[in-house]
Amino acid sequence: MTSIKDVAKAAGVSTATVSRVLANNAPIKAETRERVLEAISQLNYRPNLIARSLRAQKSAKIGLVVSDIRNPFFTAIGRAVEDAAYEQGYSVLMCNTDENPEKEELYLNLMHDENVAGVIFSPTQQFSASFNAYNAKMPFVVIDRVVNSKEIDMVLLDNVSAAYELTTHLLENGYRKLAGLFGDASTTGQERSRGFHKALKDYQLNPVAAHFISPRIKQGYDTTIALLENSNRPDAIFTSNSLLTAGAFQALRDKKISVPSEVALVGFDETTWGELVDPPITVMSQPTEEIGRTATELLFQRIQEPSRSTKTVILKGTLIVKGSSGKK
Amino acid sequence: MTSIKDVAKAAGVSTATVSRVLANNAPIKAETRERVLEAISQLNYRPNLIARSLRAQKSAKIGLVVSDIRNPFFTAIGRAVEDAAYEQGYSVLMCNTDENPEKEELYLNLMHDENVAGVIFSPTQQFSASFNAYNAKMPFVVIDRVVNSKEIDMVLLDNVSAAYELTTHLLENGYRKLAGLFGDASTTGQERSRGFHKALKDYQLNPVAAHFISPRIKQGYDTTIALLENSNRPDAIFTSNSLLTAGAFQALRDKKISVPSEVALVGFDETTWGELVDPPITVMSQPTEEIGRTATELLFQRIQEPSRSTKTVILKGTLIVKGSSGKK
DNA sequence: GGCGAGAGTGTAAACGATTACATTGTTTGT
DNA sequence: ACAAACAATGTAATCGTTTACACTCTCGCC
Repeated sequence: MTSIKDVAKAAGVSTATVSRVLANNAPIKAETRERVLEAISQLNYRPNLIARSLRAQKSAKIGLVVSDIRNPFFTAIGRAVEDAAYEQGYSVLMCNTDENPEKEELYLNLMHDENVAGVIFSPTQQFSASFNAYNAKMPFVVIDRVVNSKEIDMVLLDNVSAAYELTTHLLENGYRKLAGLFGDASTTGQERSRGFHKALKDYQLNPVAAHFISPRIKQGYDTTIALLENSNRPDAIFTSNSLLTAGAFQALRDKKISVPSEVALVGFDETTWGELVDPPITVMSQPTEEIGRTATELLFQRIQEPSRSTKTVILKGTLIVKGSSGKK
Repeated sequence: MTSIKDVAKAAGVSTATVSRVLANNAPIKAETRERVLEAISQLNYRPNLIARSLRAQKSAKIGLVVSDIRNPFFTAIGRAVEDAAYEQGYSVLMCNTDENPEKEELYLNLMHDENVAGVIFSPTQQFSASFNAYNAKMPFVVIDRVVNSKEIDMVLLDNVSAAYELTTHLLENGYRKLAGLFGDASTTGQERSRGFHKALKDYQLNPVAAHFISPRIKQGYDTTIALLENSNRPDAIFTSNSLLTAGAFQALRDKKISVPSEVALVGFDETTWGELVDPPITVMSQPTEEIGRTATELLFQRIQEPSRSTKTVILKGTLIVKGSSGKK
């Protein structure tokens, strides 16, 4: 492996000079710089990031710890974060916790050990407790989910309003017997349920049902089947994330329920499949690109100025109306 | 930051002893070990991985460089790799190249600079040329796509057979006017096209069409629209990856073509949406879990024994018959 | 002509671990 | 009883950088 010593020798200077040429942060005679750069390209030298990171006690990496890499929402976020980080010369380490607090702890420790400059993170609900310990160790930005602390930067969707708007859309289109399926793994589900109930109250209605369940296709399916077999069957189903939407849709199909004439269906997040099925699904779309980019920018701000006062950015979703919620 | 020195001081031993307790690779008096472990947990000490990596000239990280993190096939692979690596105490750095040779080079360099133990990698077609340079620098395992070299471990699908089987399925069900859409970004598309043509030849048929296009939904859509408007319209469409399948499906719907009675559709890879649409899509499913796991195992073998002769593992796909290819 | 400022460079000490080598006891075999 | 082997530990070099400090010139200025 060619090191800075080899370059120094080849250029006839000290390693300090080579380092200074690389960092470009000190006066160097033009001719010396030439020689060093020449040696560098001659030897095909690449600085060792490990050594640099050890010495500088920091690195140009940020961590992205999400709850499920297979969830399209998070891969979209990942892409946005990566692009934004890349522009600043940072690389991204991506990990997923699978909504598992143990893995969460493991990966946050790993991030710390890897000396990352900061972490973008979507915490499980259990996390709030152990949070402060980590927050002290490195810059953090939390996305998608609320952490019960004022001491932290967050990028969130205005979930209550988004759910309110989505629910109101159903009500305006004439649906009256609404059922809600909400994920129980995150704070997101709770907030969306609040918006759901608020909209119903404005219409002086009660929900037919509201269930907090594990955010998996299977749970969405099972719960929907039960709803449909119930004597008081809903005429519209509200789901708080795309996996539940998928499960509900599958159940409606298996039960041969016509959508939306018998039962309408709405959910969150744009997905590939949402507009391919029949009818396409009405969704509240989250601005994934903006969420990822904003989180990255906040993180960089905090890295540069650790004592800056914390900020919470709340973004709006966009209602995308399709066939699954057509006028009754 | 608490370092090994603090632990040594607290336990009244030298740093060497602490290190030996940690590595567990030398005889230590039980009582001393106790004291050291006590000090470690007292101080909440965690070894600095950066320093360890610098000294040892290696690390417990592997890189996973894929062409699109948003492609469900690759996220599934990612998950499998992560699980397998975790079992060995390794962590995974995931990056995506977006089929872009520049990004590919960037990330491979990054992996090298990060001192990863090895890389699992799905190369673009342009990559073969510059390949040997990288192969020399660190252990490699190539997945999904062929690299023109005997000097490398690979985990591949038996693409020709898989495509042959999928095509034969269409032919057995009575379809005769087949069109094929193949991705042009990887070797995979080419191999699948070979299987497609081979099956047709066995039936003494010619394809109605065979297009190599960019593996994006939009291209799949546009090309399918053109096929459907052509005077010699196919009665079945074969797609070589799930993005093209999605595009083709969308086109069939927009053109209000009944599937499969007017035109059948088959593709590769199981996806969430493939079984939610109407009709569900017949696919050749790839064993993603097995691909990821095998690649990881091969990588570890090579890390342990760099001079071992290279191996190519070829896995079989599974035909999953659904409604989109029903008997004519 | 002497002095301060700054340009330009080198020397060597970090960063936090691992490990070759040295050292000191304690067994063990003959 | 003595050499050899080994257990148990410490000392210090090392990995590849960055950077504080020191040094030497060369100016410009009084």
